[in-house]
Amino acid sequence: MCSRRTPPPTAPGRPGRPRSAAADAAILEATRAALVDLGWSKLSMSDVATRAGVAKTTLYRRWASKNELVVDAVAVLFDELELPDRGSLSADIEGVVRQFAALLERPEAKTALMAVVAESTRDAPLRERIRTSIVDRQKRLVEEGRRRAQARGELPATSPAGAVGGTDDLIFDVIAGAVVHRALVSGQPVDTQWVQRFTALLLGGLGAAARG
Amino acid sequence: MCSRRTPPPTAPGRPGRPRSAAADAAILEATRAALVDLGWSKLSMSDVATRAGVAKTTLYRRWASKNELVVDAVAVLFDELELPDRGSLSADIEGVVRQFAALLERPEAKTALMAVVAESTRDAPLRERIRTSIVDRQKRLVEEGRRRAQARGELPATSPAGAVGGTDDLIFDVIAGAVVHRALVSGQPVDTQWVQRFTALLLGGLGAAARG
Amino acid sequence: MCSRRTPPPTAPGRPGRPRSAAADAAILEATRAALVDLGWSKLSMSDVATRAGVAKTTLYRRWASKNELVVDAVAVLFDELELPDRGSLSADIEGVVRQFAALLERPEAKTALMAVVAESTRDAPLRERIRTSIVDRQKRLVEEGRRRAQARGELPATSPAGAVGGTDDLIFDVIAGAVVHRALVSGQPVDTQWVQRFTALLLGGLGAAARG
Amino acid sequence: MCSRRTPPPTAPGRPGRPRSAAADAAILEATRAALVDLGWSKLSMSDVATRAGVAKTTLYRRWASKNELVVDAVAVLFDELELPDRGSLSADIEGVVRQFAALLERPEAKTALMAVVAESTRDAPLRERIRTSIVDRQKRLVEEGRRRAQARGELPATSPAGAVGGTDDLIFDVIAGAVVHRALVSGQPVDTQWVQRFTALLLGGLGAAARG
DNA sequence: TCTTAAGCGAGACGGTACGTCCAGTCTTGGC
DNA sequence: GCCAAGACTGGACGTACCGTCTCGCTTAAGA
Repeated sequence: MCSRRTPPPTAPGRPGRPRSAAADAAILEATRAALVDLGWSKLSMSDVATRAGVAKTTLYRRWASKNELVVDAVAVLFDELELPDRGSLSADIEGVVRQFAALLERPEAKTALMAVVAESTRDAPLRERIRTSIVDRQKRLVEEGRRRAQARGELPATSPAGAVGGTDDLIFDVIAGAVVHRALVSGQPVDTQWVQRFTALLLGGLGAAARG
Repeated sequence: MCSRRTPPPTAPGRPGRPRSAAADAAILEATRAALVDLGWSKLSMSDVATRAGVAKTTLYRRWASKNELVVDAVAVLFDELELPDRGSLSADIEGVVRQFAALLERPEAKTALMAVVAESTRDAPLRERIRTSIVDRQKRLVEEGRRRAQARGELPATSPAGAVGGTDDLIFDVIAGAVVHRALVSGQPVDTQWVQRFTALLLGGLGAAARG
Repeated sequence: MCSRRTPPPTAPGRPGRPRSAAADAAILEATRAALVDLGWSKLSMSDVATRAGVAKTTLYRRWASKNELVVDAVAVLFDELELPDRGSLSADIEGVVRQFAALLERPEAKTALMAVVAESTRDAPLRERIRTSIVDRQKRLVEEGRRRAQARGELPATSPAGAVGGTDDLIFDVIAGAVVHRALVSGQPVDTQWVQRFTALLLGGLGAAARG
Repeated sequence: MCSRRTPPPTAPGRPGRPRSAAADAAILEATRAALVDLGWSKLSMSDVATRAGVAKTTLYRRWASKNELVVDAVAVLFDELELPDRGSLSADIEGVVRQFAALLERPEAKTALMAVVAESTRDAPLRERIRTSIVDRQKRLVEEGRRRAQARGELPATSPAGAVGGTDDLIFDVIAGAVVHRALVSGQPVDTQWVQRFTALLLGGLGAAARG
């Protein structure tokens, strides 16, 4: 993960004082704390530095901008998502939707996710970093769910669908997009009823696709 | 629409010089132009004022903040969405998805939409204004499409579904969310293939729901 | 005196909010206080702004740099020098030397004078400003002393000596230079004995010149 | 000359790697070069270190601060002043004035001299070092000139004048002060005419003193 | 026609954060 | 123990906007 500003910062035999590993952790933690307290738009690099007990220069030595820092700080939150086998495709979908909704209720996640996506509309490297650090890493959940459903016989084993533009990507956008839109744009709760109706809709679509 | 800072700005019998109506249009147009040129985060009130040939005071007399101004400036773009009768539910869905995707390719729309949504996560009045001025106004498209499909017999006439928590809202979140996620988060093109596969999935889901 | 950064700042009919006159006085006073407390090299614009109860922008709107500000702040000190008629050329010289020495003992004057002269060695506009605001204004003292001595018959009335390169300039450099060098470079006190011996030397030179 | 930070740096029997003598010369030379290029206020320790091909650590191991380093770097320039016997007191004075003026035209000398004197107004050890390394060493020129003039009979042999507060010191302050003030404060050229008139004035004063 | 009250432009104001630069210190590994 | 390299804390820099304010001028409706 080349998430740092400078080229591989910790080559072993490099001369000079090595970068403090503790600083990295402190900075990312401070960033999340600042996101909770202030939100993205009032988060300042100076404040993060102060919270982390670190000089501003140390921040700028490692991250080129607030956006890159925030992406790194929240990426780890998304990695906490998991997909335990709940016994059926339906339960698996409900489970992941609920987990994702719970994540989007965390203030550091919701303010940061939308903000960096907004910034990324004018910043290709940032877009790339978001995809690499956050988005693509969650596709594993869809892939895993599909594989399990195929093993259970809930979905046909044909069409691996993992190829570029495959069904996995479509399902991913539908699930993630619907939850994000419900929670952040429509501003409505992702409650049990909604989850069940969304799951039913999606299962219906998948079933129709399998038959058609 | 109480989109202004001060209460009814042009009450007829009010004393003093009335507000310039031309200024309003110039400011909103200048805001869109600035969004195109600079994106949301580098847009400044001073810059908008200069572009509009207006003093900063005039901006702040009418909008309380950059966010409110931007919401008003882009809301009109979303009102351009239409749903001509394309003859089938499938074609109607494809049509609206394409229109929405085209809108999200306009730089002023994509940078602004995500940014104000991000800000709204910590600002309830802004959230309310986004819902009022942008989001809820587009639900008419879903409603219209459903009505037409019911008239055509493609969907059962039962369940008006317009009630709070009705199917309309779910469909709206799924369509809008999937398109936004595909275009802005995944950063992939909303091309013909994707639109067709998404439409098929959604139709399948709706059909299953109608049967179940 | 165009001692400000921007062109004549207080033209009467100019549009916009006029500059605060009180701010000017507060800033110059704060600058002198900071010079006393911190000396030139540790004086910071931020600190001056804070002391003056003024924003940093207000400083930079009026002075282009720390050096220009300091010149203006100390110039007024030099204007306090006076040359009361002490009855003889000798007494007048002794008087002005003592006054000048007393001025150079004030911490804000001594740290600032040498520092801005040092800076001016690489900054022609600053050099010009120092000459205009400080140096040339004190030549009046030499001129006045000479005129009085001529009136008393202590010096010949011939040779007005005020022309460029005239004797006045030479005398000025000798007096000011000797006192500055004694006080700041040699770091020795300008005490009574030194003043008397310096005055005797200078009077002797002037007398010889008058005769020769 | 205890111009180093640490006590006698090259005690013979000391353990460990001895300090590089070449580094000293390179640093002082780099300092002078930086003074020429940047002036005192923009000279940075990092820059000097880079120019000298040396690490910053090495600088700080030898000099406690930028000011001390600069004093050492320019002190050697002043040692180049000489007083060849030009046959008369008048010619000797003119000679030394011209030499000193030429020195003050060198950019590294003029920017550094005034700057360190300015700093020394708030830093007694620095003041002491300037006196030791620069000022007092030049008094030899006055002393030598006086001795020669006495030998020639141009000045009376009485009054050794070398004692503290003696005439030598006064003459030194008058000569050095007048030239510095003319060149750096008044910002006027120390040209032939000025030198001759200054010399005449000073000779007149010395003659009167000798007679009185 | 003359108030009168608000709108309007311009731009100064007190603030806050920016991203950079340098000071001076500390921590490596190699000599 | 010296040295080069470079990361570290800390603090000032000068700039850019923020949102507010204070001017003098303009514009209409009502007296």
